[in-house]
Amino acid sequence: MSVTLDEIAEKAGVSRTTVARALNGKTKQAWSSTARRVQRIQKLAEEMGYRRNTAAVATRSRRFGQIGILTRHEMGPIQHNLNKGVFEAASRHDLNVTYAEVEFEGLTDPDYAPKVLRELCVDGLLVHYGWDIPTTIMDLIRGYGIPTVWLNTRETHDCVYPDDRQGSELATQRLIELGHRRILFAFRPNRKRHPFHYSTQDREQGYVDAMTHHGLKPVVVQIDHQPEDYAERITLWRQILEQHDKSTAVVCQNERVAYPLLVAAALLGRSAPADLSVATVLDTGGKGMPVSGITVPLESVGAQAVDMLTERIRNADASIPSIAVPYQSLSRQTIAALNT
Amino acid sequence: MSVTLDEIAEKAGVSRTTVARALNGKTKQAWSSTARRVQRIQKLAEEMGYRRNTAAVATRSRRFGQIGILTRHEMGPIQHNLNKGVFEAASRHDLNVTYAEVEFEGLTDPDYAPKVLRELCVDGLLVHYGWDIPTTIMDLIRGYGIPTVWLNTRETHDCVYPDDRQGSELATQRLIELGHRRILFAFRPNRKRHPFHYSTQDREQGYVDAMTHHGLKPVVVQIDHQPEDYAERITLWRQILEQHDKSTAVVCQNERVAYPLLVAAALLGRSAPADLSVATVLDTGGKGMPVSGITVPLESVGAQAVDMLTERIRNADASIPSIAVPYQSLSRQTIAALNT
DNA sequence: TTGTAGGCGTTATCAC
DNA sequence: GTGATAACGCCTACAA
Repeated sequence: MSVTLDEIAEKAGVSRTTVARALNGKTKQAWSSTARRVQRIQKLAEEMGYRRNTAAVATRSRRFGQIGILTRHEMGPIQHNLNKGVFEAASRHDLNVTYAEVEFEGLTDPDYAPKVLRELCVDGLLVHYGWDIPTTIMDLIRGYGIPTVWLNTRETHDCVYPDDRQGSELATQRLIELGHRRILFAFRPNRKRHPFHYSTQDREQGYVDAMTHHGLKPVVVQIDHQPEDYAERITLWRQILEQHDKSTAVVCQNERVAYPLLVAAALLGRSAPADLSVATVLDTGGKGMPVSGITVPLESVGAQAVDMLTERIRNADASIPSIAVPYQSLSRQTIAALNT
Repeated sequence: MSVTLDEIAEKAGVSRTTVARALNGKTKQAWSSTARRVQRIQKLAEEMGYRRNTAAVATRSRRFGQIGILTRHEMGPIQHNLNKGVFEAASRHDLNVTYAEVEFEGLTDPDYAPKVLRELCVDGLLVHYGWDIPTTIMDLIRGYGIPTVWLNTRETHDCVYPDDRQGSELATQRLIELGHRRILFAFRPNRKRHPFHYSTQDREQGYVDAMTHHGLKPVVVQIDHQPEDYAERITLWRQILEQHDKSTAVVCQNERVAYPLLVAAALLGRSAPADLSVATVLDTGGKGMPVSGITVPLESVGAQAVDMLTERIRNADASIPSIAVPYQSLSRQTIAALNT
């Protein structure tokens, strides 16, 4: 069915060992006759459609050539942006990525534990459950003794996350440069979770830092309850904008805040960016509606996490200090210079 | 380092074979003494932290217990919704999922071919490159001889895709039931690709079918060029709405059409759903802004694809007729009964 | 440089 | 019901 080294060896009239060496480039090829033979074997292998059996390699080498990503469905859009970096880095290290979406309940119930944890099949694990992963779950995962790197989680070691404070500061600074002085910060804390996601606090902090640094007064608008109903949500933002009608710009926590805000502004006759500049942190890369935003550097987070993980795999029990990845650029769609 | 059957066997004072049988539940346990021994072994294995080595299992059984997903980054949001079904089904079949994001260029260049293709490591492959995957690429992938199921692709066999015509028909029907008569269909073909995605044609067709079935005149609004600039895009939709100011409802191709439309309507003083009903097919599940939509049944597509794949793996060379998965429900956010 | 032999951890086979 | 033994495909000492 599938071609093995033995089959190639037989056809080439050499031993299995020679074939293996030729295919793995472990022949020095000092003589030209050897070089030619190596070439012939490689060509033969390709013609026969040979493909290395990773399972056999793994039993022998005690390395699976696989890393796992453990995440939950909710992380989806963020995970998607992480993926690009993860796969780029993984293919650089010649690693396969085993991807598992498992909710918390699935982790705690031993019968539903994912295969990546239950069985020996990956060299290391990228865990992406966000900031609010319970300690019990972290310990549970640690208990499996697999080298692990945590994404979007903040501990002193083995974590990689975006530098949210700096990102929000950058966005605010850009608006100030454009001449804006009355700038709001709008956010909606996720009340379902215990304290806020640290990124919420950080984004607010970055805004406040930028404002106070320029001697401006920060004004933070917080929505305690964001209605699920479309019309209600728009109304709510409309009221807020009416309250703060002197403001010329808004920095939003994320695009879920920015979108209804843009509609509400339009209903008040304020069209972005001419009448109102709206900048936001783009959790999901802003694929939906074009808004001026500063994109969370998730691709870089993913790539650096894989690099960190390979490091941890190589050196099984040495923790690595966590990394805060800086934000880079701001796109221009819904912000403009203040027209005085 | 990791516990093996031999280590458990030694500690339990039995043979490796007995341990394997006990852990794999292959003992009939006719006698109570045997049952007790089995229990003791299972407990011992758990205490010692035993985890099956999947690589060893795979070399022996010639099954990797893995399926691969081959996709490209662009498919992200759709892939995300597929994932839920895929992982649910995969864990049901006790399969790991190896996930690879590879662009077309990576596939054609043999040096960059993904590990899932280059090496023997999966039992089957889910390929999700969408409708416009070139024949050369399909043949290239088929050339590897791995059992494959194609997602969101339309061939007579081995494909699973959503029934877009039926979905769009359902959404239109709902608006008609609510009393609407002048209903637009708005879409923006993706000019980058050669013909349209079949789903574009199908969604239009479903709308037309529903309208003509009720003796109504279908009006299709097509935007040839959707500007990247936010303000321009809004203006364009505003003009279209002004042209069709008698229309009371719009069916949109997807949310990328619906969002700017809602803003444009607001600028014209028409607030959804009171003054304009907007329904859309939700490619990405509508996580951004709440819009009335009918969600593409991607979760179901994913699950059925995995089921089909296991079937193909079991029966290596028997193609299976393709499946069109029906749409289900319509959420209510931006549609309302026509007020006469 | 090549080939032989042995082992990785598991499962299947077959005597006992 | 149990346990020795032989595979699975690959890699690596070590001897030739």
